[in-house]
This record gives sequence, structure tokens and C-alpha cells, in this order.
Amino acid sequence: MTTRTAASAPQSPLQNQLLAALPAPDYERIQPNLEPVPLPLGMALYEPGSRLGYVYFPTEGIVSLLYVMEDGASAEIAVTGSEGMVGISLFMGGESTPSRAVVQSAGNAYRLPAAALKKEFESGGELQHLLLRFTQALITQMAQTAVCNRHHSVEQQLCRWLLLSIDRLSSNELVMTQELIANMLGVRREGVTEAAGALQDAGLIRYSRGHITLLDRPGLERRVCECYAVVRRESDRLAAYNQSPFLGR
Amino acid sequence: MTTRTAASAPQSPLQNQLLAALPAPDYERIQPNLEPVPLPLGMALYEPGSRLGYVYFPTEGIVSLLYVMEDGASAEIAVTGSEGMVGISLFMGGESTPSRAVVQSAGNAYRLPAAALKKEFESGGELQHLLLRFTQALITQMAQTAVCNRHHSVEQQLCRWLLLSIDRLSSNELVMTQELIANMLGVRREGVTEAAGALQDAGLIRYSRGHITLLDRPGLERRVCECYAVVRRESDRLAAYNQSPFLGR
DNA sequence: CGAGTTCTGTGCGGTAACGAACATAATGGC
DNA sequence: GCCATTATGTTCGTTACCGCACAGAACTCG
Repeated sequence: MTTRTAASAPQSPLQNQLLAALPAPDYERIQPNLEPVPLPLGMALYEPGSRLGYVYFPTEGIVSLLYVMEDGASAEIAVTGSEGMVGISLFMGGESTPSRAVVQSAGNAYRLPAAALKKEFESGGELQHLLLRFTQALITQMAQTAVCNRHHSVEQQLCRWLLLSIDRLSSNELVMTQELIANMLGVRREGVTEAAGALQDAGLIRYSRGHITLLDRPGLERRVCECYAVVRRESDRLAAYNQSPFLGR
Repeated sequence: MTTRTAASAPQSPLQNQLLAALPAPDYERIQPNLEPVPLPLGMALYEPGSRLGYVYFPTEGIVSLLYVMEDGASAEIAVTGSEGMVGISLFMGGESTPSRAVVQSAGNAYRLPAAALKKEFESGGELQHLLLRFTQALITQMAQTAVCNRHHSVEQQLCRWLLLSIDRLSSNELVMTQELIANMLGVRREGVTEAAGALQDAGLIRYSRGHITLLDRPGLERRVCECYAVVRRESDRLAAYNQSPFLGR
């Protein structure tokens, strides 16, 4: 498998939106500890129960948080990209979680050693607020995923998943096999084939062997369940505080 | 409807395990602002998008966090009782969430005004650590709920739900109609009737018109999916820090 | 270019849960 | 004690998804 490693164009940490929202003094305190790392497809940023050594601030790419059950069945519970970070259990105090974090679309990140993150977080500065608000957005996403799993069809969930993924990419092409999408959604591969076929027939997407191209975003948005909009709206709302901390008051 | 108001036995705030885990000075700072309130069945502690005026520390009873969708379909995403609190979005910084919090089993709580909670949280004392660890346990519960919704049968989910609920009660009797359980699980009422019938036939529970009695906990634990154990283990693990902050190191 | 691998399409029987309609049974108010 | 109400039980046709098996198509590596 030629894991098309992400183009290693020089990245700035500020391409990560959490880092970019930090006031200069806060940023400068952690900046020396930030270390660029590639995020190759399939890389696991942490495993269930493991103690985290670093947190990751993606500048591009997509990271999935997923649960794998004893029998191997799995489901994605949330997804993040350059708008967020990976490793919330570090500052939440648990040190580990029962989930996995896997790179779903290759990219790059800056990682920060656990100790540096904790120190800055504990100091109660703006980073703390940013991370907590981001965590709340993640919680919303997880809750909405739970509800969507319960009530919506595979096709609707696929629409939601596609939109959430493409929102985190600069292009509108996604490199992802139906098999992998099925793992994320926790459904059969054939179910994805069928749903994706319907979307292609409707002219909303085009795909071939692991390449999915979004052709008609408004069309897809008309077809998706409300879950996408809820997650999107809440993420935007919480991120808006990041620009102007007193906007929401 | 004669909402059987909970027995108003005099309660101490320390029956809430988060408050009980606070060091004395921290507790004494917030104690003057704690106000006892009953939690009658069906009371909504907050509604989607509403700004929270108080957070609640239950001393007994059960509170469900649930999502209600546009078409009225609903699903419970997490549940808490005297081991936790209600209103995490306040200190997470979002001020509101898209979910609802509803009293599922009547009890009592102490409420704390939003401003007092924020002040104490921002001061970075032990309350902050306790609340963040509790939030992480809640996140685990939500994630496991999402996975369970996807992969497990109604009967397994009912087992999980029963155990999680009864864990939060002092008795082993639950006052809850099948209709309401169905709302929580996001399934049909008939599905609950059927699953509950099977559990009763197996001698694990007994129920009649809104009263469910747990007869055989080991038996039920053998029947439940792994999801219950994961949530339970993670809650216990995170709560263990509360006794001795350096235990987990 | 050819062989093996990976990805996608399709068909088929099985099943869990759904939606709706209706029957029975317990409870509480009067 | 009776009746309206609320809770539970049962049936039945429908549907979405599952599990499996296999065929074809596209890529890739030698």
C-alpha cells in the first residue's frame, strides 16, 4: 500500500484554529514545545487505555475518534481536524480513555508534550477556555452521533459523515474506501455501497475506488438529516467565542 | 398524575459525591450558596439552548440527559445521579447545549447559582478537577451509548439501562413505565414490552405497571452487553481519583 | 502485459425492529 | 363499586439492515 504521505508543505502551527485563537503571550509560552509531525493515513494517535504522551493540534487532515468493541465491531463517535485537537483526556484528568484516535485522512499536526499542555492548562489562561469549549463541541458531536445511530438510515448517516469530513478538508475530494466508511459508521460495507450508489445516481457525489468527489453540496445538504446542521451550528457557535471572547455574553 | 414527590428526608449536600470529595476549604467557600431543591419526576433542569441559571448536585434520584429531534424522536445520551452533577455546559464555556436534562427518578439536589460555580471553577481549585473528571466519565458514557445504539439489541440495551439506573438508586426498585423507557432508549414501546417480558420470564426482574424490581443482579449482568461494564469501570476509575488525588499516578 | 490483489456491485434468505391497530388488565377518582 | 384512564400484551404486515456468497472491475506490481 503506497500510503500517499501528505504533501509536506511547510505548515504554521497557526493553521490550527485553536492555536491561532490563542493570545500572543499564551501562544509564545507553548510555541517552543510545539513539534511538527506528519499524520499518515491510518496512524493511531492513541489507543484505548494508553497514557498519552502528547496532544495533537492538526493543521490539516482528519482524525477519527472511534470505539472498537470486543467482537471487533466499531463505530466512530466524533471527528476532528484543524479546528480542534486530539487528546482531551489529558486535561480532563483521566489520562486515558477507552477510545481510539485514528488518522482518517492524511495531513500534518503539531504535537505538544503532555506535561507542557497540562502546565499551560492548569495556569488557567485562554488555552483552558479554548480547549473546554472545543470539548463541548465534541460532546455535542458525540451526542448527535448517538441519536443519529438510533434513528436515521444508513444513507442519511453517510451524508452526515461526508459533509463532516469534507468540511475538514480544503478540497472536495475524499480518499476513503467504502470498507473504511462502513467501519466508521458501524454498518456493512454493502450498505455503504448501496447508499453511495444512490447518492451518485442522484448526481450528488462521484466515486471510484476510494476516491469520493463532492459534486453538489447544496443537494447533499438537502438530503442529510438534521444531525449535521446541529453539529455544525454548535461547533460554529462555540468557535465564535474564540474570535471575541465576550461576543457570546 | 400524583407525582409522588420524593420523601423530603433532610439531606446533606455531602450525599452528593462530588461535593463530598471537595477539600474542606473549597467546600466551605461554596456551601453558603448551595440551596436544597426537590427533583420531582419529569422536571426539566434545562432545555435545549437555554442559558443555565444553576447547576444541580443531586443527592438522590436520577437525571437523564436526552436529545429530542425535530420529529419528536428522542434518545437518552447519558444519565447521572448523586455521583455527579447537571449543567456541565456552564463551566465548559458554552453556556448552553442542544440537549435536555429531565428527572427520571424523583429525588433531591442542591443547586448552585451559575455565577458561584463559575467563580469557584475559574479559581482552579479541586472543584475544577472533580468536575472535569466527571465530565470525562460522562463522555465515556455518551460514546458507549452511541456504540450500543448501533450494535446491540433492544434487550441488551434495556439491561444496560436498568443496571445504570439501579446503580443510582438505594433500592432495587425502579418506578418507570415501559413507555418512558422506550423514549429513553429511542425504541418502540412494544419493543420494551417484549424485552422486559423476556427478562421477567428469565426471573431477572419483576415488573407491574411502572414498577420494576431487580431480582437477580448477577443474572442481569450476565445478560448485558459489554457497554455497561465499560461505563461502570471508567466511572469508578475516574471517581477513584476523588478519594486520593494521587492514587492514579 | 498478465496475475494477483483490492475494491465495488449484486443477489438472496434471514431477522430485528418498526408502525399500526386492537385486546386486556390494573389503577385511581368519584 | 364503577368508570375513565393509563399501562401492558399481542398480532400482523412491512422494512431496513444483516450475513453470506460470489461476480466483475480497477488498480498495481512484477
